[in-house]
Amino acid sequence: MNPLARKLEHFTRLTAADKAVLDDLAALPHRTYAPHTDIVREGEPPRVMRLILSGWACHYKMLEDGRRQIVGFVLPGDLCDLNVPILRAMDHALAAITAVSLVEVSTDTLGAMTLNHPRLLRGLWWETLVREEILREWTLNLGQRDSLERTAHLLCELFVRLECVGLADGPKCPWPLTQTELADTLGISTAHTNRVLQELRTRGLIILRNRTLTIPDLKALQRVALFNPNYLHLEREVA
Amino acid sequence: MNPLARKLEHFTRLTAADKAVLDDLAALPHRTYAPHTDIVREGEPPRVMRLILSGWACHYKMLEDGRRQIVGFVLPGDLCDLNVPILRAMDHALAAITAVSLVEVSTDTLGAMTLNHPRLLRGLWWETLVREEILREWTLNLGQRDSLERTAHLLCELFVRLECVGLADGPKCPWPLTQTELADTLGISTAHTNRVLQELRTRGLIILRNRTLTIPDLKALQRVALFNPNYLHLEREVA
DNA sequence: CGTGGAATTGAAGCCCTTCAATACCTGTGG
DNA sequence: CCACAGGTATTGAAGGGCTTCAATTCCACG
Repeated sequence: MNPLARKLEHFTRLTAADKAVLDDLAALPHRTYAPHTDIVREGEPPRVMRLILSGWACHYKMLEDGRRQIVGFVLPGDLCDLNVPILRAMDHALAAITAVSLVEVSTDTLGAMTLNHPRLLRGLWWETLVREEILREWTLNLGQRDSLERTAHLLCELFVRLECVGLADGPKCPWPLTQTELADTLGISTAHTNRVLQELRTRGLIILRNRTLTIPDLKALQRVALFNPNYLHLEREVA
Repeated sequence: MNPLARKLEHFTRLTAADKAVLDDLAALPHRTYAPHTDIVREGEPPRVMRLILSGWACHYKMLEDGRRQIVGFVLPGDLCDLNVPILRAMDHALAAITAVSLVEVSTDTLGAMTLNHPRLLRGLWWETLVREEILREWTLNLGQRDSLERTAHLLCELFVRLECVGLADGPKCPWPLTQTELADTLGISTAHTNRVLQELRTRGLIILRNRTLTIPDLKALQRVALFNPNYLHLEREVA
């Protein structure tokens, strides 16, 4: 199933017509990107929005001296930069982590598609609000949690988000991130990232091998991370 | 002038009718809050959006063990939580820093007010996008900048934002934040916050006294902070 | 089987924390 | 008008979490 439809179902019940619209969206011409290539660069004028169909991407920002911070992960079913064409220039870049397949959507197209589908429109708002809330949680993560908690928290978040779009397999999920990418997300050095992962392994909280993450006891990992899934607003499921 | 109108003018030119609508908005019944009190608590169902008319407020999140992170400052002219009533529960709190005066706006009211004012609607989208971008910049700030750069960056951001709504007076602006609040924003201890401020003072980059911040040479402070104002998207002014 | 990126590890050191003590400041009541 | 009180700011000393840098091992892939 269309990963966006799957995700929105966590928030609201979609009609068959709603789903048909989302399928039309996913049927637009696909674009593909090789791993570790830029999809959009900082400073470019934003032309379109993008719906990720498969693969992992990330938003990142850089300082003049080369320091890099990943400011968000974009997974299948995620819609990047809703309404961002309002702005003159992108102030963050979008890069493929794995091979990525996506469709480009113009503001007009999306407007026409949601015109008679208020539930979809609300769903897109929900998506935007959740993305913003994830950023707030990341701020909390970087500002207050130590490196072990912080790393555990990121693992929890990505696992739950993958589960939402059907990309987890029991306690397992794909894990394409290198330790360098992880370090650029967590605001710590690669050396320390490595040591933190060792610690999580030693404690039996994760198994990370062959680009696959296994979390034997999600609750335990969440406890270490002080992870509370409320900020992802999956209420319909929880309720 | 209405601080929201003043801010939106940085993005687009408003018609007299647009401004009249914003004045109607600001003429709704005011609510006031004492300094250091909560306006909304985490977990509450969000009822309304809020437009700040005067005073400073902040969004914050807490960990179970009491660690607190401020995740955003809300200044006069800022509209909090656009469309957030879509969600079931607030996942961050809103607190007054100084005495705050605001108006509450329901989704319906705002919808009716912007119905025949597409430019206003675009303006509100712009506001939302800028707020999200500020969060990304904070993520970069916490993840990559050291404590001196980070502190300098926050001072630059708040000064520029205050200037946008006419609350700066030449190189001066009000500065109601305690060092504890600054520390909770910057993710460093209060002791270190104090030392960093001393360092900025010693270097002649700031004068901070009597709850007033003076930045004798904004360009110099921006250089220390690696501050690039692009993320605030004040293009119309810059162009 | 060789090659280059990715992961791992060690040692030395610094940035920032912690904790505690002291000074300052602002408003309030005597 | 002063003294007191409580929050806020400042400072010192000791220590720890994380960085830096370099060396080494691992591993996927051509």
